[in-house]
Order: sequence, then C-alpha cells, then structure tokens
Amino acid sequence: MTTLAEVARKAGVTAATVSNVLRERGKVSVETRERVLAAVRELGYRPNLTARALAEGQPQTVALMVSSIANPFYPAFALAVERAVRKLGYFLIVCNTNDDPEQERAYLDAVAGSLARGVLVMNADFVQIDELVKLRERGVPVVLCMWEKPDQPPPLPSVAVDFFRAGMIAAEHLVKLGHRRIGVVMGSELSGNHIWRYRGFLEGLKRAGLELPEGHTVFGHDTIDAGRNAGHALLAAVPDLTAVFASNDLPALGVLQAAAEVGLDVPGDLSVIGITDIALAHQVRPALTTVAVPIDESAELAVELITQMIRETGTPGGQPPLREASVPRLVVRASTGRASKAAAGAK
Amino acid sequence: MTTLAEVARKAGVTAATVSNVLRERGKVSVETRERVLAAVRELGYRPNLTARALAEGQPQTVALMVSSIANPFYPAFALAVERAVRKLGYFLIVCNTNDDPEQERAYLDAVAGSLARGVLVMNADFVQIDELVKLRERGVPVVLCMWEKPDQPPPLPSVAVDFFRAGMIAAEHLVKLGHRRIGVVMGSELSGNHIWRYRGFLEGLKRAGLELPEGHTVFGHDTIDAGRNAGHALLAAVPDLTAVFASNDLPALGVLQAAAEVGLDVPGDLSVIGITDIALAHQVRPALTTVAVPIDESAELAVELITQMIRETGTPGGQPPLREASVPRLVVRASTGRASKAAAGAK
DNA sequence: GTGAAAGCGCTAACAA
DNA sequence: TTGTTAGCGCTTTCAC
Repeated sequence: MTTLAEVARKAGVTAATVSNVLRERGKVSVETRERVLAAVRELGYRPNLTARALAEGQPQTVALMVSSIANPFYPAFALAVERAVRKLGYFLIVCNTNDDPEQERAYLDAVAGSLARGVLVMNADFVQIDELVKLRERGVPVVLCMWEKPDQPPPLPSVAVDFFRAGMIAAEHLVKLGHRRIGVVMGSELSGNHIWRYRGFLEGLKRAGLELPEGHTVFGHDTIDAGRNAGHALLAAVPDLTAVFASNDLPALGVLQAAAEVGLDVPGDLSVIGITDIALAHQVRPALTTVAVPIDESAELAVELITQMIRETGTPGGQPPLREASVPRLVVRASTGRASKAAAGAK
Repeated sequence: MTTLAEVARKAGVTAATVSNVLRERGKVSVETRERVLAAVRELGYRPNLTARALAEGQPQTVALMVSSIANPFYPAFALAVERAVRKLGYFLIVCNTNDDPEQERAYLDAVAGSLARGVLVMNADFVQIDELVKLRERGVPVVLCMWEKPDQPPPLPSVAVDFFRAGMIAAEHLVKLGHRRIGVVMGSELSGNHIWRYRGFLEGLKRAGLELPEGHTVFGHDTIDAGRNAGHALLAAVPDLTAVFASNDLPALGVLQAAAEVGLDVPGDLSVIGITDIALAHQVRPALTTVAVPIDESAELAVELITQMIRETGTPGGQPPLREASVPRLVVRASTGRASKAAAGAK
C-alpha cells in the first residue's frame, strides 16, 4: 500500500502538502499541486480511510440495523438509505440482527466503538430501545426509521408513519365495497408492533357502524407462511367471511394463498387487503390491494434527521424531533372487489 | 468517548495492560485483570475499532458488491454472506453499484483505501473485471461469487455455478412433458451473462432431437417487467407455443403475468420454467417451476475462499482457485405441465 | 505556500 | 506480570 509519505517523497514535498492537495485545502501552488497529483497517479495512491477516520475522529460509515436482510420490506428501504447516505459521503454498514438480542448488542457495541458515525434503525420493535437510548447518550446519532406509536412520543429522533391511518383506510375500502363479514390476520401479537394498524382498522369499522366480532382476528407473525396458516384458521372458523384485512403485505400474501388452496376466488369470493405495498404486492396474481406506506420518503427523512444530528455534533437536549412521513394511501389492485351478493345476503 | 488511557489511569495500570486484558492475551494477574475490568465497566469503555484497525493494519470489514440491493436475488445470498462473514469477526459493508460504473469505481477505490479487508462480488457481469483484478494485484482479496462461464477460467478466485447444466435441465423437463413448440425469454442480451444458460438449454433440446427455431427467442433484461414484455412479444409472434423457458426467475415471473394477461392458462395452455429459485418463485401463483441454483452454498463457498485469502496474506500466484457449487436441481411446481393435446397436435 | 511536529486510540515488540 | 516505546497513516495547527 502506498502511503502519503511515499507520495510526498516522490513529489519532493511533505505529507502535509500532499494532504492539502488531496483535501483541496487551497494554499498550494499550481506547480507543486501538479507534481503531487502526478506522484499520486504514478504510485496509484489511495488514501487510507481508516487512518483518515482516526485522525478526523469520526468514521465514514453509517449503520443500518435491520432484523433481517431477507425481509422483503428491506430492499426498497435499504436502497433509499444507501443512496442518501452515500450522497453524504458515508458508506453503509448493514447490521443484520436476525432478531437475536445478542447479535444486536454486539452490533451496538461496535457502533459505540465508532464502527459507524450514526445508526438508522429500521424496525424499532425488535430492538431494546433502551440500548439505543444509551447509545444516543454516548453521543452517537440514532434515528428510528419507522415510529408507529402515535400515543407515545419517541424516545429518540424518529420518522413517524401513520399506521393507524393506514388501518383506517383499509377498513374504509372494505366497507365501501360492501363487506360486512370481515376477518383480520395480524402479523404480530396483539401487544406487538402492528397494534396501531389494528386499532386503526377497528376505528375505521366503527365509524361505519361496524364491529369486529370475537374470533374474527388471528394473531401471528409477519411472514407469508404465518399468513397462510392464519388465513386457513380464519376461513375455517368463520367460513362466510367476504374479506380479510392483514396488518402487513406478507401475511396478506399468505392469505391469498390460503384462499386459493381452499378454492376461493379472489376477489370473487374473498377480498384481501394488506398494508405497506412491498414490491411483491404487485408482482403476485391477483395483485394485492394494499395501503401503501411512504417507504422511500421515510428513508429520506430518516437520513435527513441523522445528517442534522451528525452536523450538530452532540447536545441532544429536549424532546427528540419527530418527522411525519406523508399519509399512507390506498392502492387498489385485483385482490379486492365488491362483496358478493350471496355473501352479502348471507349476513 | 472513553479511551484506553483513561481506563488505564483509573485502574492504575498502563494502556498496554488494559489492551492485554481486553484481548485476553494472558500474561495478566487475576487481580489487575479484575481491576481493569471494573474500570472498563464503570467507564462504559468500548474499544475504538478504527484505531484498532489502524494499529493492526487491517480493517474489520468485508465488502459485498452488488448491482442492486433491490434485486430479489440479493436477500438470500446476502443473508448467507453476512452470517458467514460475521462468524469471522468481520462486518459487512454493502456496496450498491446501481449498475453505475462510476459508483462501482468509487467503491473499489474505497476498498483499495482499506475500507474493507476483502471484496465479494455477487454478480461479476456488471463489473469491469479488470478493476477487480487490479484490486487483487494490490493485495486485496477478491472473490467472484458466481462464475458462469465454463469456457473460461476465471481471472480471480471464484465460485462456479453450472448454469449451462441448469439450462439443460430446464430443456429436459419441458421435453419430457411433451413440449415441442417452445419459446425462450432471455434476461440478458445474447452476449450477456445468461449466455451459458441459453447454450445449455439449446443443448438439452438438441439431445432430444429438437431445435429452437429462429424467432423463438426474445432477449431483454433481468426484470419482471422485461419478462412480461418479452412474453407478450413472444406469444404474439408465435401464438402456438406450449412452453416458455426464461433464463432467470424474474423474467419467468413476467412471462407468467403476460400469459395471464392474454388469457392463457398456466400450465394448461402454457408451461413456464425459470432458473434460480428465488423466494418469489414459490410465493407467486401458479408457483414457478424452476431450476434451483445453490445460493446459500455459493455464498458459503465464497466466504470460505475469501477467508483463506485473508489468512494467506498475499501472494496470489498461479491459477486462481475455482470452487464448484453443487449441481442445480429441478424444482417442479405448478407452472409446468404436460403439453396440451391440442397444441401437441397442432405441431 | 510549505514544512515540522503533535496526536487520533490502539497494538505490539521489547525491557524491566 | 507490567511498563516503555514506537509506530499504524493521516490531519491539523503553527511556524517559517
């Protein structure tokens, strides 16, 4: 590896001057500048980023914590984050916790040890928030990329996404299509991350004068398989359902499969709606109707927040800022339709 | 940030001793050990990884170059890579080139500047291999994660996946089902990355005494949309096709959509087969029959290779090693079936 | 405009 | 067993 010193020697100057040339600090005569640049080229010199980071006191990386890279929600978000972060001159370090608190701790420790200049946390649910707060207190910029608890102010700078509203929108859509016998497949436990989507959905029904009967909700996990299982359970328990709301796209996709497997036509016999609008949603057939959440925008807001924090160098002070991403919006595709006459009559 | 020195002062020892305690170098009395550990805890000390990397002369990160994080092929592979890499004590840096040579260069420069200890390149197609070779010559471990050109020895340590064979397998499957009028949708140009899959497919047909007529192949891109367009074009040009082979799952999915859009039943009227077996393949309906490529295994082999290179510290020397991943295998799902009588008769 | 010198926080001989 | 002494490669005052 060529070093600054070698370049300097070759150019007949000192390291300081080479550094000045490279950082474009001005104060260098055109002539030596040329000489230095030539030497750099000849030697194929690349500045050692580690050394630079040490000298500058800050690494040039930003970390993104996710519970699983394999989560299909990840790609779009990560892409936006990566782009935004690069624009600031940082590199992205992916911290894949696999929902394992130990791994999570390991990463957080590393970040505290200046692995990264700041941390973006994609899904704050799986993370022990306390750990993040501690990290913040140590002076590391931390931002929660998707805060979905409108009842609590976030303990850290966050981007809020109105999932309550998303739930309401889903309910309104189904109601407007004439559905009355509706089931719900949850991608989390009742106390879990999706609670506000559930509440929003309930609220939407309530405003239409409807209630969700006991036994019309199945709680589970945020996966296609869990959704399929939940779908089967729900359809078996309440056979005359005309619509199912899933708290996330993945389980909604599972419900789609379950419906197909028991010979139900979607949307003829059953309508299905999800939340998020991951890429998959429009790639499956029937394409999934869903309430799209502003993924890219959230990523950008999150990066904006962290940029600010990085610039402001310290002093948290006061209530952590909360940026609101725009309101989720309904994306009607092929998986929802009017409640069938038969089913409507059956009510 | 607490530093080693502060911990040392607090514990009444020197930095070297603290370092020894932390690295578990032995040679420390139990008593001082305790004292040091106590100080570490009290001060909430975390070693500065940047400084450590600089002192050790090597960063603790490995880079993964991909053309797009959003490529659905990425998740499974990245997950495997991340795990393997972490097991070695490294962090993963994701380098998303967006198919942009400039970004790619920027990343490669950074890596050369010791951003990372080594580079895994997921898809060597988009990358100017020369740049990678240069990097290797500078002493940076580089491995190509999916070498699909059996006719050329790779210029860098690589993991070979037999896509020629995958193509053959696809052909055999279709032939066995009685298909004779077959179309091909390519996810690359003829000269592109998928060429060997194409050749393999042709070879498979040939062995069955079949040929692919002119105009039965459409070249395009490795996306669902491109696949859909190609599918439409193909079905319009050769209406009596009974099967389509796509060189990758994404375009195969697109063909599935095209078929649905023109009212063709899959697999009743048309069979569709892809290559890779990305997660999506079994999540869509009809589930996609495909030739599964050993993704996880390739990732593991690639990491093994790079580990070796890291350990062997330099001296490339001789033909770069080539690890063979296991043979692709057919995964029959719902998108392929026997050639319909009518169509077979039409021949 | 350029150089000399100190130091970022840690590791790694070597001495004591 | 512990301390001392040098750096790792770069940035950054501060003189010249």
